[in-house]
Order: sequence, then structure tokens, then C-alpha cells
Amino acid sequence: MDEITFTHDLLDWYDANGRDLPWRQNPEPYAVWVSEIMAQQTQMDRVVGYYSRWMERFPDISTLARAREEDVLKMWEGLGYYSRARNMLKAAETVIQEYGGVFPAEFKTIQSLPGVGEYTAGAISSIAYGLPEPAVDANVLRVFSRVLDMEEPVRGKSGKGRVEKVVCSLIPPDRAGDFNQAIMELGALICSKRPKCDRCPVQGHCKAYMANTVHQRPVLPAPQKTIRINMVTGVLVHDGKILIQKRKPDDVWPGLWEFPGGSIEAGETPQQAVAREYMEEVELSIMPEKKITTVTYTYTKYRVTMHCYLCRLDQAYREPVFNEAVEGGFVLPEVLEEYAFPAGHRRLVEYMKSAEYFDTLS
DNA sequence: CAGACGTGGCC
DNA sequence: TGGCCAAGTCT
Repeated sequence: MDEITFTHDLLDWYDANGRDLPWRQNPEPYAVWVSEIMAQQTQMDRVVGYYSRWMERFPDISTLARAREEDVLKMWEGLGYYSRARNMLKAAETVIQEYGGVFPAEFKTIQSLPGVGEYTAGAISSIAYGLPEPAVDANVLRVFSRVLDMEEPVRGKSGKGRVEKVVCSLIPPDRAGDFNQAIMELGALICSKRPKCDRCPVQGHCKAYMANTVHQRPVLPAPQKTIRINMVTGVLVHDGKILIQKRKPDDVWPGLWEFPGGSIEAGETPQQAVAREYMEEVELSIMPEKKITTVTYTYTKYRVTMHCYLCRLDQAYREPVFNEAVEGGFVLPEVLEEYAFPAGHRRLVEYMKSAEYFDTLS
């Protein structure tokens, strides 16, 4: 591979074919940081809408630093990996308190911010500050596993180290950010899972292409198996209001809101499970009155089938005791919009709205 | 270091 | 449909 030609061919292609993403017009540190955190484990096409809404709500880092976690999570609702949002809030507070409100410009300092790892620090350093740092993400690993025709697992320490070294040797000092973005753009648009080698600007530099091994690269570890689980949730209606609770820290979906519920245990019917969960979680005796719908969703390695029931109190009214939540209460259906729910529960809310469940509560 | 952490889209 | 995958980080 001729380094100079490779970089030149790649940048020419990027200049002509790079997507017009909103933060590329003015890559200032805050905008780049926001976009890079949102892009972690997320496809760019999904990021754009969230990015625009975020920048409208939190236009600069001091506005973000002053925000409530509740509002930050609401802006993140549906994107997943919510620790990213909570870490951004922490990082914003750090920048205000420790760095006088100025986003740090040094690789090590950038990486020390919560939620910013090696990749993201490299991306911000190069894109916002023009520093010649590598930014090696899954795209970059895939591209170079093919360019170098790597037989070793590219995610392993040695494989990743090899790619980093090559990237460092290729970065043009005057266009470090563009180079890093160009490799990722190539990985996203051309050198993807189903590669489009006929349109590749660096085809002539690609060892796997020449060896006809493109489809065997990258060499990846065996994937995790998905685990199927059955769960229940209950929408408890009392006096025209609905019970919701806020999930605890150090659990899945920390800080997000939900309807009480849980796993169906062996030998249990879904209805029994709802009643048991209500007793355990909020110490209320309830009656599952009507099956609303079944929502299926996946999170990490789980595929969840969630049976959803409309419930009534089976006892005189009394205050719920939140054993499995930091707080909770009965709210009017129209304000459910204001709370951040995990995707499965959000879909249940949307279903109930569309089926006009909320029009007849009493 | 392996496992946890979300979600929607694709084939 | 079910498994794979996407601009990773943290513990």
C-alpha cells in the first residue's frame, strides 16, 4: 500500500461523497462531542434527528450543565445506552467547574471526561482540534481488516494495535479530522457488511480484494446468543390516573420511568405474575382486569415478550410503597409524554393512545 | 477481560 | 422470522 496515494484517494472520495451531517458545517468541540457520544453503537441516520433536537434544547455546554437529569434522559429517550446521557451531564458539569466552561483541547483531558473513551477522545481531538490522533471504531477496524487482509481477530488487542499503527502512519497532519471521518464514512457507505467494492476509492490498495477474501473479513468473535424471556407489566388505573415509577440506579434503564412489572415465574400465569409484582414492588393488591396488548422488544441479549394488563385496585386506596424504585406516583395519562420510558413501555403508551384507552379512564 | 448496557433496521 | 449489526465505554 502506498500511504500517500491511499490517503489522497480516500480524501478525494470523501470530499465528493461525504454526507452533509449537521455538525460538519461547523465542527466546534461541543457539537462534535454531542454527535460522537450519540453515534456510539448507533447508526448515523438515527443520530441526526436526536442531535438537532438536543442542540435546540441544550445549545451549549453551560446550558447542558444546568439541565436536570430528568430532562436530559427525556431528550435521549429511544436512543438506548442511557448512561451516555447521564455521563454527558456529568461531563458538562466537570467542564464548567474544572475547566472554566471551556471544552478541553488535550487528548488525555478529553478522554478523562465520563463517557469519553479512546475512540471518542480521538474523534474529538482530530475533528474539533485538528490533532493527528487516530479514531478507531468498528468501521475503521472493518476497513483495515480488509485493506490489510487480516487473518487475526481484528477486535483483539493485537489486531486493534496493528490497525491503530497503520492509521497513525496514514493521517495527514493538515486534515486529521477529515481523514478519520473519511475512513468511517467509507466503512458506513462502501466497505460495509455487504461491501460495494466496485465503488470503492481504495480498491487498488485492498489486499483482501486482490485475494478475493473480502467476505471473510473481518474475523469476528462468536456472537452471544439471545435469550428469550416472558415478562408482564400492569397499567394500574385509579381515579383517572396511572401509576408509574422511576427505576433505580445500578439497574437496567436507571432513571427511566415504567409501569410496575417483571418476569413470569415458573408455574405462574401472566395475571398472577402482575399481581405478585404489584405486591412486591409497590405493596398494592391489584386485579388484572383486561389484557391490553403484547409488546415484544429486545435489549442487549434479551428478546422480551411483555404481556400488558389494565389493572384496578383490589383493595381500598392506599399509598404505594416503592420497594423497587426511587420514586413514583399516579399521573394523568396526558403527562406520560413528559417522562422518559424504555422503548417497550413507550410503545405500550403509544398503543394505548392509538387504541383510545386513555379516553375512557375513570 | 468478559459481560453489561438499548434500540431499530436489515435481510 | 431471528440473528446480526451500528462513529464504544465502563467495570
